[in-house]
Amino acid sequence: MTLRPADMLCFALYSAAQAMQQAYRPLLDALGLTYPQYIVLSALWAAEDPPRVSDIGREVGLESSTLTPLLKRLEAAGLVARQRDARDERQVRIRLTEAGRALQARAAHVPGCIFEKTGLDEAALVALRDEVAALGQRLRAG
Amino acid sequence: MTLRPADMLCFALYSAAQAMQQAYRPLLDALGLTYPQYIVLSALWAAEDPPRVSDIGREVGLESSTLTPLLKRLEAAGLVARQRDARDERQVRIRLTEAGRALQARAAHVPGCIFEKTGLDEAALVALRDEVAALGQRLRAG
DNA sequence: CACGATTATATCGTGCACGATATATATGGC
DNA sequence: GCCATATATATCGTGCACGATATAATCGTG
Repeated sequence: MTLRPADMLCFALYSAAQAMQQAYRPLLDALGLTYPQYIVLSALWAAEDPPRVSDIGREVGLESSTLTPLLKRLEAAGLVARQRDARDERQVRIRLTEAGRALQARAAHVPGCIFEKTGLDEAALVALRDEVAALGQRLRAG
Repeated sequence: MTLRPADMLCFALYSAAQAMQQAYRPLLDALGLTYPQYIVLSALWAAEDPPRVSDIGREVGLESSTLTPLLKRLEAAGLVARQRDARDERQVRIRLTEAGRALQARAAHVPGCIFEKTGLDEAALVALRDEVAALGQRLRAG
């Protein structure tokens, strides 16, 4: 069996995920962020204590080989500080700097702007989000 | 407003799209293909006449700056031939080679394997695909 | 307490993906 | 026919994203 891209669920996801990143681009450009950087910062803004690289990786589904360079760029931008845990020198704790915290306020309008662009109402968005997330779970499990 | 990644529709899409590529990986590794290469080949397998780079780009949503190197890799693998259109030397026609056509048969089991991994029945898959595709359309439009 | 196994992060190589730009060809108005 | 403009593809630089591997620290078992 052979399908056209437009008939495939995988392609719908792939294409919609790219379109979503394009929708974010003008908003994030203004903040000097890429989309993956914004996702990592969102995890940090919500975190209680400074998480380890692996904690962030688990939450956002990225490997250290992706996260380490990304976090170094956030550090170079002055948004986070990376420091080895004194108790276990293998681990690196990621802390927001003042500038990193301040950026949360400057990004506060972003979710609303994106919500608008989806053209969905809140119930439909939540339903779709949960269906898509459940699919992701099943794919990662199986 | 600030949300955790897990609460965001965008993150569900981003994460599910990555999970989908991971689900494809073992199947495509056996064929020596990446996921974007598989999508481009799927478009070529279904095409009537040799499409131009821009035709493929429109169908799969990629720029020439992404497609040109990808097509060169497919050419290096012996799966496609790239040749300038005699009528308009600006355009490049992409034709499947024998090996490229033969690969279609060797990839015929892939959609079924992926369908299994989704854990969805066909009606649910089609419904989700169409919802996600419609969202992608709205995001690209607005 | 010594040493092999495990864990955490980092590095490397390949391949997307895009925006900006370059190059080459074609088109249209004069 | 000539030149400005438009179009098609290609190139370049940056930043993901992963698998494989390296490095360094800790743990467990004897």
